[in-house]
Amino acid sequence: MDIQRKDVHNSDTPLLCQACESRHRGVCGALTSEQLLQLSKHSTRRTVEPETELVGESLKTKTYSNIISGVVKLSKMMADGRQQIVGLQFAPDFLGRPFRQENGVSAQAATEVKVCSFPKAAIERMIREMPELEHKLLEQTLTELDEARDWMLTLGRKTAGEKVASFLLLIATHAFPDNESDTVTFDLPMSRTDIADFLGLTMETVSRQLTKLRKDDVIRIVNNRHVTIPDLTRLSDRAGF
Amino acid sequence: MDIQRKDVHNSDTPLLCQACESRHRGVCGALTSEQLLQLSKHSTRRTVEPETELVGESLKTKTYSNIISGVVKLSKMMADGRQQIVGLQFAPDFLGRPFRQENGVSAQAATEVKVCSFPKAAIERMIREMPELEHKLLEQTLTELDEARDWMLTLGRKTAGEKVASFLLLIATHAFPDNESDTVTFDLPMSRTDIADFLGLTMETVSRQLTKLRKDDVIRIVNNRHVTIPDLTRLSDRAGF
DNA sequence: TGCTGTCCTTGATTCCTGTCAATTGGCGGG
DNA sequence: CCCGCCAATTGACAGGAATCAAGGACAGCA
Repeated sequence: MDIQRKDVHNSDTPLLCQACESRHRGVCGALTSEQLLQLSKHSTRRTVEPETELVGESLKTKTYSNIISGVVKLSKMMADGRQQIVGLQFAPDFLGRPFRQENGVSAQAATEVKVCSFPKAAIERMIREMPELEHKLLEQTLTELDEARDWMLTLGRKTAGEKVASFLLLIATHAFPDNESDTVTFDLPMSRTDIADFLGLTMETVSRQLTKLRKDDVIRIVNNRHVTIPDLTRLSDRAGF
Repeated sequence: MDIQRKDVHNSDTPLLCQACESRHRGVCGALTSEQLLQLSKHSTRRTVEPETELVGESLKTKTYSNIISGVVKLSKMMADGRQQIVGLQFAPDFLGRPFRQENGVSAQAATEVKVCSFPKAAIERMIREMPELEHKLLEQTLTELDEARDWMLTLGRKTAGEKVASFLLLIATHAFPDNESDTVTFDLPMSRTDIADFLGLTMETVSRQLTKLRKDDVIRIVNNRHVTIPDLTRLSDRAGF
């Protein structure tokens, strides 16, 4: 995937980026030291608390960001308050909707999140100059589209039990993309209410389905958040695959 | 719709493309006469019947296509036969998943469809050579992602009545993107079963909701397919906006 | 004209999930 | 240590959509 770069110790690489966990991941992987330097002059790094609004639904956000760590939820809301989470983003995803001011989606930190933000103008100029950068963006966007369509099947056709199992499976695979064994342990990145909003269910139904999975020993939960999956295959069966 | 162009009589423009309704729309709009000529040597145009499979779910399709006219449905199916339509595509959309063999989505003609197909290799080479082409693709992909997320809200949070109204609104706006008046008339591009698969409902529920909308005079239907919407605003209200 | 098949509508009933409400459990503050 | 707060669980009940079943509408065709 990522090609090994010689410039890790290159003194041209900005200090900020030298120490960055995402230096060679995500869109930054497409940039040379020189370009990074240019971009880093205007970039700011910060850590935000859960529930922090990173991109407003209608307010014009003037920056794009890279997610360094943590989970970000993308959500939509109806006039009467009904809410739907339409996507989760993990490091090193790129955050923001290029070429458009509004997209009707708001982004909030689900967990504690580290981001590196750039002014829109700077990125958009670099996109025009760097086909490689645009290619990376296209790749990410296509992946997000694939994931969105997978989730549409879950939302439209799966039962509550299958939905909850699908969610756990999604987190398990994204938290440990290249897990060898069948057993996985992780912390849920969000509350029951958030999970419900992601699955198109109510909090109560999510809770009941988690209890059912727990009683059937498909999962184990301690402290409401810490989940262990002893056998991914059995969970996968419950998800409708 | 189509702007008059000076190069219609350009002898460099391939004959096939000169007569093409999409010459200046979709991805072809990014190409020069010369590039069109190169591409057209390997392109084939055809008209297919409803239900024709254009892209198989797992079978490796070796071509990309442009939709010249008609409606294409993208769908996913579960092992037990449950089906979900995850997107509709209209002219002049680009059809196919770049940079990947399988994407788990199959594409079938919903109506009679005219397509212009190219070998994958040809397109992928041109993408590498033409940043402008990749930009067009990124724009379309971003739009599809926006639409997919809009639909996730519909699937996850709307009632059956709101879903059916949302569907009618979607077709109305895509059939006549720049309609001035409030009244619209069109033919539904698909059967009740397909609509149900798009909305995550059963055929029966779709039928009942259409009847309800008809009784409330929000819509009129003749011959099961021909729909008139006297007042788009009232339909919009029923869709949950 | 009647037959047959397909698509759609309508009706009766079931059941899954939502709604409303009470209880539990963890955690921090006074 | 008790209290209050919040998130999650659990229970009772209601309602909306699915399911099962029957009945129309219409086209193609002999």
